[in-house]
Amino acid sequence: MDKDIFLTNSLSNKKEKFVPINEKKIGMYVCGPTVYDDPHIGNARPLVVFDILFRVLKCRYGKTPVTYVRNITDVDDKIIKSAQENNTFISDLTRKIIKNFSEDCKFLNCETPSEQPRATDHIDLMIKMISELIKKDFAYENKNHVYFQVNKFNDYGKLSNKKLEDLIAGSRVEISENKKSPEDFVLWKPSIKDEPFWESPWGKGRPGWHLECSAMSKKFLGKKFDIHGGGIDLLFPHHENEIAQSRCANDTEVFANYWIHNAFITISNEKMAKSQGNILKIKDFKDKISGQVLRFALISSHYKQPLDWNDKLLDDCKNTIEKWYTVYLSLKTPSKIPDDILLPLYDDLNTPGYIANLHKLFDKAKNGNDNDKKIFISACNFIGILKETKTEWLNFKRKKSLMTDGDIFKKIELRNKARENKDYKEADKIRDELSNKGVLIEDKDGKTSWKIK
RNA sequence: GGCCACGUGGCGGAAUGGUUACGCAGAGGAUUGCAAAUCCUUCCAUCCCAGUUCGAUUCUGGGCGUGGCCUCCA
Repeated sequence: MDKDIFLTNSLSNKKEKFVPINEKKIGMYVCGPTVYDDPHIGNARPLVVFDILFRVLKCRYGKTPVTYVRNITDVDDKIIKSAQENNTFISDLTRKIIKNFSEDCKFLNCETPSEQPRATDHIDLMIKMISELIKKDFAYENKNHVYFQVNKFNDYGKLSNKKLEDLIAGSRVEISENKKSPEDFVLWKPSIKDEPFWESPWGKGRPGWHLECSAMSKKFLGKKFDIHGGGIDLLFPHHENEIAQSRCANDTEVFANYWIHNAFITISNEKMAKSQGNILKIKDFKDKISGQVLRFALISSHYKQPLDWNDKLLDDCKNTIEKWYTVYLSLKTPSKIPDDILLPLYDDLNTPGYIANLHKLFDKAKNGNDNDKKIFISACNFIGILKETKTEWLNFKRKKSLMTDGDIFKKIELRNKARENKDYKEADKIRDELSNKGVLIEDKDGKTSWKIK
């Protein structure tokens, strides 16, 4: 569909029409994981949200022009700390978490980004960028540290709508004797003891947190690109600092044109945080629930709204998908999704609006012909739902059952004999028994069928 | 303290200057030995106050409330 796409841009805090720099070369950079711990459902939200934006962009501009870069930050204080706590080598930790991360992405039906660069593969580019910043007098060295001097960059605070005075007045910024000013942030710092290090003009050390995104976005997307995304918490200071570094190093007026931020997930209305002890990891769901249910739950509210995670949400999502599978048929080629159905996604990724349209398509498919069904399935597939076959879906549920098919069959036979003898008490007893084991009985048109709850 | 977002029926959740989606739950009915499933029908909402307007839930201002960011965080 070639209608306009609209996105809420954090730079203006308004919904804007998306106008790419070059329609034939669209660039999107999304902040990926810092690999110090297994991904949780909070991490899953941007994964799914930007996966859908990736699909929408490809739908509008074609597959080849869209480049989606999602970095992996594999050098960071949190990683060092986590490795120490777990008594493991940093490389073993990051390797393991990266593997888990990529499995979780698959579980959530996310498409693979065009590029997934790692910070540790790009230290040379970061060093180059720091040198550039020092040369241009935006950064200074002091005692093997290099800092970005924030007050040299006039547009600092524009993205997060913060005034420099307020930041300093709040004085919650890290004070350090090495800094000229408390709001300055570190570009390079020395490594002590057995911390990982790289050789640099400022001694053995490692890069500051924000630098990898500046260096790697430049490598893969250029000095200027279209979309930069991530969780709302990254707005400040991470993205603000990225803008400062990149624009000063690259002599540009623009870093990314559109900044997209997704809101947080809460657990039963409480913030999900380690201190609350309510972190839900993605892998904890794997045995219980299909990835597409998780995915569906994650897009059940608009990405700018906080999303509350609870059992009812998952139940509702599971039941909806269960219902939708009743009209499932496998597709050789996807059908064209009608423009008016697709429209909500073009309007700032309105996934709940799109889901409402799916319900309407379902109603049509239910009473309609194969073509209606194909359109419905295609529309589901577009957002990564109903990708697994009906058999796969049923098998997943089957695995959770405590009974074998033979056992169930025998019980049903017994029950039907009891029903023939009008011994309904016995029949109902057997039905309850099965129900307690997760097997649901349905008598329809004189036949008895069963399914896993 | 500074900045920002949000407040829609029992719940979740869109949209909109005039008739307020969609899902779940509820009610009634069909069906059933009873259920389940399915189908049909149906009830229920825009935080408060003022302003603009022929008309506001939607725009503006004020109030109240909730949440977020300002420090690691998706």
